[in-house]
Amino acid sequence: MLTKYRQYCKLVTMKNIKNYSIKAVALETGLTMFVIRAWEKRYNAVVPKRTETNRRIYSSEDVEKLKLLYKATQKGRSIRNIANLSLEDLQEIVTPNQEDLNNSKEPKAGTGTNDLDEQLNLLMKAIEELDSERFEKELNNASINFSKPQMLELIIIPLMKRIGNCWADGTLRVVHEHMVSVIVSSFLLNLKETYKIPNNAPKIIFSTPLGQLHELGALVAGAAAASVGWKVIYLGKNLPSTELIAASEKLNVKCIGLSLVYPPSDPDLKRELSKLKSLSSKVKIFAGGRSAITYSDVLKDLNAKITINLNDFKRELQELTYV
Amino acid sequence: MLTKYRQYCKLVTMKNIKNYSIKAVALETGLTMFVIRAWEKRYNAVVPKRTETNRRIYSSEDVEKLKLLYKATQKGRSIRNIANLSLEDLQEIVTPNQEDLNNSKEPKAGTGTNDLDEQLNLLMKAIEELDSERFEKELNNASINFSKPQMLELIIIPLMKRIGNCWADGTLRVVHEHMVSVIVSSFLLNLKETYKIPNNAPKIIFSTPLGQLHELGALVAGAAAASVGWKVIYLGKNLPSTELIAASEKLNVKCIGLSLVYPPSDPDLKRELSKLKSLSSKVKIFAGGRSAITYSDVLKDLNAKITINLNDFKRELQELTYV
DNA sequence: ATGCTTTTGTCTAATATTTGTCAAGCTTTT
DNA sequence: AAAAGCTTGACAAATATTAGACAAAAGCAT
Repeated sequence: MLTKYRQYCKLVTMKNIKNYSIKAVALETGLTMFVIRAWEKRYNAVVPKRTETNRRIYSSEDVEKLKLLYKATQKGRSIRNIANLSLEDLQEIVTPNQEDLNNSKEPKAGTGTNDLDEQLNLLMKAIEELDSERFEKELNNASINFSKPQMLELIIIPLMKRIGNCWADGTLRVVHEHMVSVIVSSFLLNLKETYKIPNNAPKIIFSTPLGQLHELGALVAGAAAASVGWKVIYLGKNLPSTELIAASEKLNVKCIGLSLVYPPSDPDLKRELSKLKSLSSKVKIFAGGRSAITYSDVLKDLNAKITINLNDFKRELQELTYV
Repeated sequence: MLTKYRQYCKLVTMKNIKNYSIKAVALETGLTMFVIRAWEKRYNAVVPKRTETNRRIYSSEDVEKLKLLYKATQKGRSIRNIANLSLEDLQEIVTPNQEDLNNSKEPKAGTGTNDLDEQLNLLMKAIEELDSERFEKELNNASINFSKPQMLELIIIPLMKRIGNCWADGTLRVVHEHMVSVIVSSFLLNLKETYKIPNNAPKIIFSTPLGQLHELGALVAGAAAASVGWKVIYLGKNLPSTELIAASEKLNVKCIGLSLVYPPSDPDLKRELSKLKSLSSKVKIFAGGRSAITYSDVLKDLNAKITINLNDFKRELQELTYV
């Protein structure tokens, strides 16, 4: 029993991080530096950390994965299809294991399908089954087939629409949205990071006001803002107006983006929103989300702009950039 | 008087063969004195003691480390990346050894407490200034220097304690916690992913109940659970009990982890918690967080376990793994 | 099979960082 | 006074970074 536990631990325990440079990785794995970089650029096969000066730093796990990928490609697999399999899956490809045969019939994530609808269906299915692991995998998978702006346009936004609908008709519950929210927010945060934002870029805060518990809209808008070169500060959902005001003053932001989804026409929320009047008039407020319209009276008072369409929003931000 | 002290030093030097001058080290290791000094200046690779008059005094351990560093660089590793590794790690780079089981080392002495405090101060400062970009950067930076378990133990948890205190005494506001929450959750999610969790691992859900808006505790506990081999499903904060029940049934989880921070002794929350009675008795509930104690009556009803200490929690999970 | 497209490894150019080396000017040791 | 050590700052060679180009190989539809 104890031994079993120890073995189990061994499996789980992480190796020490040993900070390989790309050269060291090349020597260790036998791959050329070109290939390592190409695999990263094209398929995110292994995405190492970076130093402050942008040098790649690989962990021993990264090295392990690259070794396995190399072996797998030498076995005839094409890198595109195996680039984001897990270590276990790769291990199994490289040293096929009898007892896992029944396993391989499971719906494997990472089977690259080009069909967009299919991709979305897979994602929705993972959500319905609350399978966060698979959801994440599928999301990653999608992100190698699509460029970043495409990911937003073709995957994330349609997905959110579907979720919104399912939520309205009761197919999905609050848990589902929570699960998606956690993962997508992490995903979008990573996405955001990959844009190179100049230091003097204008800043915009995204959040949802007190009582608004749906943050996906704000996250997507944040990613969109980052894609047109704004410095995005995302402050989560359910943020009191007083806090929002404090933050916008502290950070000296140019804009605030609010997502209003549910409930519509809530008097409490109206009161909460009207508190934003004490914001400096220099700060432009954008409101989006499917219920934004129902607050148009308060929003008009705040001189806020209601923007439902993401492309319109991007355009407006671009116009504001140099004002 | 000074002369006398110098004589004393000389005596010690002569007696103790463990003390090397830089020249001796150069001869012994094969490195030039320039390189030895450069490594010290640039990366603190080996920081020797000094005499009263500022001469370097190396110990045999220092010499050992320099030898290892030299060999490692000749193997293609770049000094920048390995300068701060421990002797053990270096040994392993130089003579790769399959059996590195003694890996789960306690916090290494290699990084002085000063260093750590400094790191934490930087992070706290970024938080105070709401500088999410810098906060993220510093976090990443830290994760290069520390292994993943160390990151939890030495950075994230101490950081959370500090934040908790600052929050209590009013130094930090809600926005600050929101900002940290968004970034740390993404970070911990990534961390979680890097553990190799076997497919048949027991599952545990983490969340905070309705009305509980502080999720950092749940996130950290989730990362801890992943580190001992559990499959973690993180469902965000503020989740109604009915949802929690639905999810735990759907996913067939073994445990649920709840974080209770603020407010303490809330009657609404007590009512909410007591709804969990309808959970299958097979599902074990863990409760943590600084207010967990104030709900002990309801929790006892649920047969829940209150765990404040993270290591205790890990241990309990480990015991449950094979039950 | 034949032609077309995609995938994949390789490589170049322009730019930036890392790293070993050393000189200058000062202090300590011999 | 000569020799050796110290710090600071500089320099060039080695290494990395990105973007984009190219051709061989593989896959696919006729």
